[in-house]
Amino acid sequence: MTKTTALQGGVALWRQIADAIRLDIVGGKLVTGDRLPTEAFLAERFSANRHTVRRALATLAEEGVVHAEQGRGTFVRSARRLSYPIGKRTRFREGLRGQAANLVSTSLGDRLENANTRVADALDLRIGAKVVRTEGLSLADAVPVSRSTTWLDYRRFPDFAGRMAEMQSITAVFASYGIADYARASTRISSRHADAEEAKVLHLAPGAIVLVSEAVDVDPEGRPLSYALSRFPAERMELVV
Amino acid sequence: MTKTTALQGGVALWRQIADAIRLDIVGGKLVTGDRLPTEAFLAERFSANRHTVRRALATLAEEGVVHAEQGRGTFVRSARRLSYPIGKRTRFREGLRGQAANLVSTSLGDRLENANTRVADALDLRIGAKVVRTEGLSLADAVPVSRSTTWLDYRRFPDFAGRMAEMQSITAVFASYGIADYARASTRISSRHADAEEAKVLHLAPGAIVLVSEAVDVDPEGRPLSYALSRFPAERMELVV
DNA sequence: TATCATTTGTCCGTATGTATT
DNA sequence: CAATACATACGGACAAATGAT
Repeated sequence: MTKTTALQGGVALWRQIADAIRLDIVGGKLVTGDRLPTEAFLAERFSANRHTVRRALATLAEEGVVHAEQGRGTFVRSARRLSYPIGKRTRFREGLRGQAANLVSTSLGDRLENANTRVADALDLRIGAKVVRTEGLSLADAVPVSRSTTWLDYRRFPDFAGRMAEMQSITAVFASYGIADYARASTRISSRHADAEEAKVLHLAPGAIVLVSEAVDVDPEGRPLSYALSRFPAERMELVV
Repeated sequence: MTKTTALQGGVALWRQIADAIRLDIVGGKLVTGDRLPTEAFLAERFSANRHTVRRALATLAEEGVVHAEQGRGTFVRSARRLSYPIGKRTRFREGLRGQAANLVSTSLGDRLENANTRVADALDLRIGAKVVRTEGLSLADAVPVSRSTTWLDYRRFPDFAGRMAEMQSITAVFASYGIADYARASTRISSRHADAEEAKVLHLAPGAIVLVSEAVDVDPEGRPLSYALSRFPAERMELVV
């Protein structure tokens, strides 16, 4: 049983252990300030060698999740996972207000492109229609919590990108176009591994998991306003319906 | 560049490649019957050796996602991902009807236990109150799509487990207790790697991703009926709000 | 029928990372 | 900080099946 096998499923044992401990932390079984079990105990629990556990703990320490003190033990440093509420009136900034002191949204650039099938379908446009595509990154208390790509009809929102960079809020930009209110028409939620670019800007270890939300917002008349593809680090965010 | 480096971040290259190709498939870029690019092309695309690509393809073939034919190429076998609608009236069987010909829910056992903080909080009971806990597995066309754990107040539903095994439907069991209708009060969605037990019963490769939903259903008076923790294979299911 | 380019399947070996003892 | 065993990743060479010329 406790033989060896090195890898087997393509995921190193030290990473599986790190993921399991992180799950205990973000899942609430361990809260900020708690002392982790001893390395020997964890080695027993995961049927692994203490060296392997140490490798896992070193990774978590690098991520800033735990913190080891010689002679005392290893302690939970940050445990909080943000909850992003999703409903008919879904607003990113309002949803996270109160959970983070500082919420910053930055633009990673934008461009004009022609709508592919998916975008055209979501925005109710012809395939190939001109759309604005903006890439964004949001940070809560300096920690990246969302990497999003948003498409909008260029004819309706020709200067979306410029105004977004200035106002930092979709709600505010819509208001500047005379749209006082908007609603969430649909949200599709899936999950996958972060790709290289996402891992980089979200400060995730390679192989980390992102929650993916595909959302369509509509104006009060029911016309599609925006199609947004958002990626949330699963270890830092959960979605609440 | 194309040096080597074996693993990076604890995730094997062949696994990253498999995940990327699977994403193209479940994401719709490749549909059933499509031929994948040649192994040589994929090796170039991922800056990997052909052997490494072959390892990834072998894994996908084992999962039943692709199918290789000597001399012809490798083809997409199954591309479909089920959509599970979540809303005020969320019903598992109704939600998936039409997407799968055969929907089977089996019980993996049940027991009486004392409510921990989380369960007591969700069901509005005292900590330590007696609750029924049932473990279930659902299959759509013989493919596992959900592994769920459900807690209910023992005083209100003393024989829940027995009736569930017989009726296979939560809605039917509630009806048998005189509850004609119920509604979804809240759903929390998160994501993580499958643990060993989940990987086994859901037929997932180690390291696969599950979407986790924590749901509370309430009766028409707003009293909590059940607290359910469901795990969906991310590669086979998405949640639609 | 025969040949050829293409593509997957199998075998050899070497170097490095992972995990235990 | 060893020594050891296994998994990962690469490189090359050739066999086997396919489809078209």
